[in-house]
Amino acid sequence: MPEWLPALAVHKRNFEVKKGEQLFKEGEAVDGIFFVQKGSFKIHKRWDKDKELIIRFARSADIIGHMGLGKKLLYPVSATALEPAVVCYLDMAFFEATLKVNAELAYMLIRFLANELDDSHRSMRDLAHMPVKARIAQAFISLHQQFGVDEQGFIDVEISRQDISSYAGTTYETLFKVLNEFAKQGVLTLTGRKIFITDLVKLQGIVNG
Amino acid sequence: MPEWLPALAVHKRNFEVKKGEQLFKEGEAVDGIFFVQKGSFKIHKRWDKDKELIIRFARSADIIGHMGLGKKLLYPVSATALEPAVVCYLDMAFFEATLKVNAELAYMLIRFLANELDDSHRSMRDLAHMPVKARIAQAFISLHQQFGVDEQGFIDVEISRQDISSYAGTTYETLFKVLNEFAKQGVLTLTGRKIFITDLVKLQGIVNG
DNA sequence: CGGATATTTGACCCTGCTCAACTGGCGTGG
DNA sequence: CCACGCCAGTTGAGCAGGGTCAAATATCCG
Repeated sequence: MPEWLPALAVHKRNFEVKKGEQLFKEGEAVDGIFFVQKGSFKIHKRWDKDKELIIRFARSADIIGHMGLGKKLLYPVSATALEPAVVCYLDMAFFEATLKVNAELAYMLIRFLANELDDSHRSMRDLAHMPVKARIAQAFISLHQQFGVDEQGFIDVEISRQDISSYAGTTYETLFKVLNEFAKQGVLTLTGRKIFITDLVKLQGIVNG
Repeated sequence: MPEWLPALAVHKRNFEVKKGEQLFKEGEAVDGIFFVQKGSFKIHKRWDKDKELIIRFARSADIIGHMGLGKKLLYPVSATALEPAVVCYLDMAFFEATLKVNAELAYMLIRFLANELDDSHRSMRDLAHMPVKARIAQAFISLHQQFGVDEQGFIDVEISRQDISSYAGTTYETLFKVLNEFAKQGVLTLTGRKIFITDLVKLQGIVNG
């Protein structure tokens, strides 16, 4: 939401976040809201010791920490940098005060939240009804849409297999087996942390069963 | 959100909805937003011919159709009355215009949407990681919280088993088997369309594994 | 009363998770 | 320089949760 920034420019405070660093952790007290200027984050929710679900990703111009606007005084999710990032921080009290006064800003936030909710509902349905292979295919399509590709055609994000599996709602091992299958079918290849989609149409076909 | 109504009272238009009737269907053009005055609804998303996921329920004072505020011009979900209901309808254009002007109203909607999003994220995680038995237990706890109980201690809603299973993200048949188990353990009984929770603590225990 | 539609149960089996073994670097120290 | 251990990545075997299908039973209605 880059268009929001001008209205808030006076009060913004930028700072850097190192790769792997957490902007905030699930369960921490809410104290502010963030806008990504540079880099990317995963927004995730813990299940047990070594299991989580990645809810979404955030990149330049995206907002992070809006969940702090709800009833809860604690963040219900964590935000972790996937790569070195720069964010702009706003004190929550100030942001809320601004919202109450600036209806145009509030209206933009409403549209943003409605879209987030829509995505979230779709994910719920997919987690309930889609087989794993289709969910994994969908995860790659989603990454492709969100991050686009670089000059060489790789999806423009570096992401671990662990994270991909958490995003698709499955295990590391299952991701592997499906990944080999995809490679063999000439649909996509994952070398290191770089994803190359060979056949987007076929990938889409896998999603649709 | 009953406190919203005064501000909008001039333009509201009430009407009745019969049991089983759909306020709107997934894929239909968005034309307005609704506030439940009486009765209850399920908000659901279709998967295939005979499979859906119930996203949430709505009852007195709840808002329905806010998803129409997003990018999309079509409702991404359906809303179906579980019992005879009365809703208040607002033309979407008017509602949006009001939002842009009335920051206090907009702020309340933001808080509402943030809470919805939080619930939705929690559901995503649960669908991904919870075993079915725990999800079903959670579904009953959730119904209990939302609808409360009547004088006789039954959860104050009439709901089909089909709908319960769609809410828990499982099948009709699996719901049955788990239900028998619950009854045998003296946790809850489901007679007809009436749910009676015998042991809420034990039910909570099942959720936590 | 008969057919249709909803419940209930049982048998089966497949997806995908768990666990553990195997591989291949890579750093460390002998 | 090689041997050893260690960790991440990779693969396979085994198994069980839970979905599918169909049969058996009950309920509803014309």
